Order: sequence, then C-alpha cells, then structure tokens
Amino acid sequence: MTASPAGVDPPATCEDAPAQRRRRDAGRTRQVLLEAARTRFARDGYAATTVRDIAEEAGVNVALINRYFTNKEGLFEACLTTAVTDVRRDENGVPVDGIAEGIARRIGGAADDDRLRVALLLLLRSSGDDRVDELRRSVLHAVSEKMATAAGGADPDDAALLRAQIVLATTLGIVTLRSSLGLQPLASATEQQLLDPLRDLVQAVLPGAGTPS
Amino acid sequence: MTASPAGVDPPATCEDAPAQRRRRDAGRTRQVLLEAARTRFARDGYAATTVRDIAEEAGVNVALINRYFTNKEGLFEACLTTAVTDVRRDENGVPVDGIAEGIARRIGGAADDDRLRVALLLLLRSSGDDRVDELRRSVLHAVSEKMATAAGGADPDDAALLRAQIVLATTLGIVTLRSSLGLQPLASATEQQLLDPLRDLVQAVLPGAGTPS
DNA sequence: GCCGGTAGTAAACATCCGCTGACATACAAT
DNA sequence: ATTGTATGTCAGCGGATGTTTACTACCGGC
Repeated sequence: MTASPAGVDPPATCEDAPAQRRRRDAGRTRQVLLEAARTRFARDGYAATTVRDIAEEAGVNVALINRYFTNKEGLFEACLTTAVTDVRRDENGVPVDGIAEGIARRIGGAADDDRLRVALLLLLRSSGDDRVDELRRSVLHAVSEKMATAAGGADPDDAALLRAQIVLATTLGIVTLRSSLGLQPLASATEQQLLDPLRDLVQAVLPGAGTPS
Repeated sequence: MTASPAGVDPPATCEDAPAQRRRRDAGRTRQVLLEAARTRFARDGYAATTVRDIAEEAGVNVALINRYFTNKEGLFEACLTTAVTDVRRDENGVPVDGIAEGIARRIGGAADDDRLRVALLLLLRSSGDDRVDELRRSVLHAVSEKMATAAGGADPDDAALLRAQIVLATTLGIVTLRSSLGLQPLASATEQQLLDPLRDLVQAVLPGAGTPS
C-alpha cells in the first residue's frame, strides 16, 4: 500500500490546487473532456476530430467519453450546449447600444475572450444530427432577433431581421477568416482596427442603430 | 461477341447525346467524379465525405478516384482548383462598379449560378493539407485585393484591404448561413431583398465605392 | 479493517475508411 | 480478326474509428 506498484505520484506532496485535488473526480474529468472537445470540434470540425484525439488532449481514457456523454454525438451536443450558454451570457452582459463595439470586442478582444470565439465557431460546426442542427439554428436566430431589437425597437419585421442576420453573417465570417484561414491583414487586425469599419457597417446596415459617440 | 454476356445495352439504340456516347470515356468520368466531389465536399466538408459516397453519387467505381486523382486529397485539390477558376472567371465578368449588386447576384441569384456558391463554400473547407490551405488563402486574398482596388483605386493599403475583407467575410458568412444552416429569413431571401442591405453595407464599409444609381 | 460503489483502465470488437493489385472488358490501330 | 492499351471492376488489405466489455484501483462510510 505504501509503495503502490503503478502509482506515478505517491501522496507525499499534495497538489498545487487550493484544496487537495482528488485523483478521481468525475465532475472534473467531465469538465476537462468538455474543454478539450470544445477546442477540437471548433478548430477541426466534428468529423475530423476523433474521440481518441480528445481523450489524449484531455489526458483521460477514451472510454470515459462514452461513460460521461454516451457517445461522440453526445459529447458534441454537450459542447454546443456550453457554447449556447456562453453566447447567451455574453448577450446579457453587453449594453444595448454600441453593437459595433460589442462585435469588435468579441472578435478581436483579449485572449480571455477566446472562449466566446470558440463558442461562435462551434455554432458553425455540424455533426449531421438534425436535432443538434436545430439547436444551432434556434440560437443564431435568437441572436439575430436580439440584435434587431436592440437596433430598431421591439418586434422587428422580416426586413429588420434580415439586416441583423447580415451583420451576424459578417461577425461569423470574420471569425472564420481569422481563425480558420488566417487571412491577412484581417487575421492580425486588432480590436481597435476592426472598430472603425464595423461601426460604419453596423450604422449603415441596421436601421436606427444609434451612434453612441 | 454479338451478344456480350454481361452487356446491359447492346449498341442497337444510340445514346441521346449529340454524338454517340462512348461507354468508356476517361475525360467524362473524370468530370462526373469532379462534379460529385465538389457538391459533397462543399456541403459536408472534407472529413465527413467518403470516397465511396462520391463514387456512388457519380455512378462510378471507387477505384477510379485513385486512378484519376491519385488519392482523396488529390481529388479535393482538383475540386479547389475548379473553384478557383470559377471565382476568377466570375471576377472578370463583373463590372467594376456595383459591388453590392454583384454580391447579391452571386449569393441569391438564379439556380444556374449555383456553381459559384459551391465554389465559395469549397474555399471555406479545409482538408488539413497546408499546401492546399495556402491556395485557399491566396485566392481569397486576391479577391479582397480586387474588391479593394475596385472600390478605392489602385494599390490599396492595409486599412482598405481590411475593409474589403470584412465585406468578403459578409459574403461568405451569408452563403454559409443560407446553405449550411438555413437560417430564416436570410436563407429564403431573394436577390432583390438582399440588395438593399448589401448596398448600404458596401457603400458604408468600402471607401469610395460609387453609388451607381 | 473492510467493503460497496464509483472512477478509471486495458483490450478488444465490429465497422468503416482509403487505397491497392490482379483481373476483365471495351476501344482503336493494324 | 488480332492485338495492345486504355478503361473499368472486384475483392481485399492494413489501419483507424467509435464503442463495449471485463477488469482494476480508489474513495468514503461502516
């Protein structure tokens, strides 16, 4: 017992975590798995990502994916759910005016906002499952509705919704071209450099979008 | 010889093609394969598309993919080359002014312009091969340069290029949201309905973009 | 201490994937 | 008609993929 045959780290030195970290923690491994899957799915897409890749990146046994998420599809759905949460939370935190500022910050912001960029990329990835696709669609629809409402007042008509969705398309397109393609100079443009064009764009496309300056 | 044992159609009735169609035509099968691969790759992405799928859709034996394109990667590269050609040809055919009109027509135009939409989607798909990715990048860069030049005069600086790439991002984003997500009302918007917002957008984002009306 | 249930592991399974080589057939030149 | 070559077919290989199963190690409560 004192010298376990296969143990790499005997419990002599405690871990660096605030509380001593358990070696076996279902919630934690679930979280690590989810995090690894998010980045992989967002970067490479569903089909190009293997469960073994995810497990290795998470430092976890492959079989645990099936234990905690039933199957690969379930893991993807869980990732998408976290992405939906991220997007919704971000929506609430942003002021109603300053749409362009919000987009620029989300797209080109500091590295700690990377989570939101991953979430946006995830919303563009499809696993082929119709039910999950419907989830993606409904979230993006809600986002565009929110944007249209913020720009033009309550209960936007189809024309206003269309304009909001065009702005949304711009946002998603920029994120894609930046992270997946690395198209220069767009890919290395700072938040500040993005702001001016985006302000022009939003102001022109969205009816009644205030000019906060 | 007169009654071939496995022949399905003896050459009694000639095919409907203008000249009698040969039963074995390398160029034609190559073309059919390329066509099937384009739509599949554009719709489902590289990894999610199998060579067996492509061959079946083309009505052709799987092994012929390797015969004519070496491997799956080669087939994808050939698809991308046709997409590049399509985009370049389309660029030349469009007048310098009326950028918004051009985008609207390409995005929401008649069904016979579907080839260009497939080409645009293909440019967003990656096979993971660095050399092919560089091709995608260079083409999109050239497109944005052309757009910036058309809008603001020769030799655009980085700021002008950035603005053109934002418009390009809008274009690609709209195509994605329409065909891959089916986001309403954007997905079913007609060319005419897209035109007004796009005119506003282009006019605001691109410096010196003329107002042709 | 020990013991039940939970967390994690290892190995294998069934299937699918891209690809290849040997073979069969159609075409064209002779 | 014969023959050489281009074109297409077929079966299968080696490997990767998602998933399952049988097993071990750990933890917390008694």
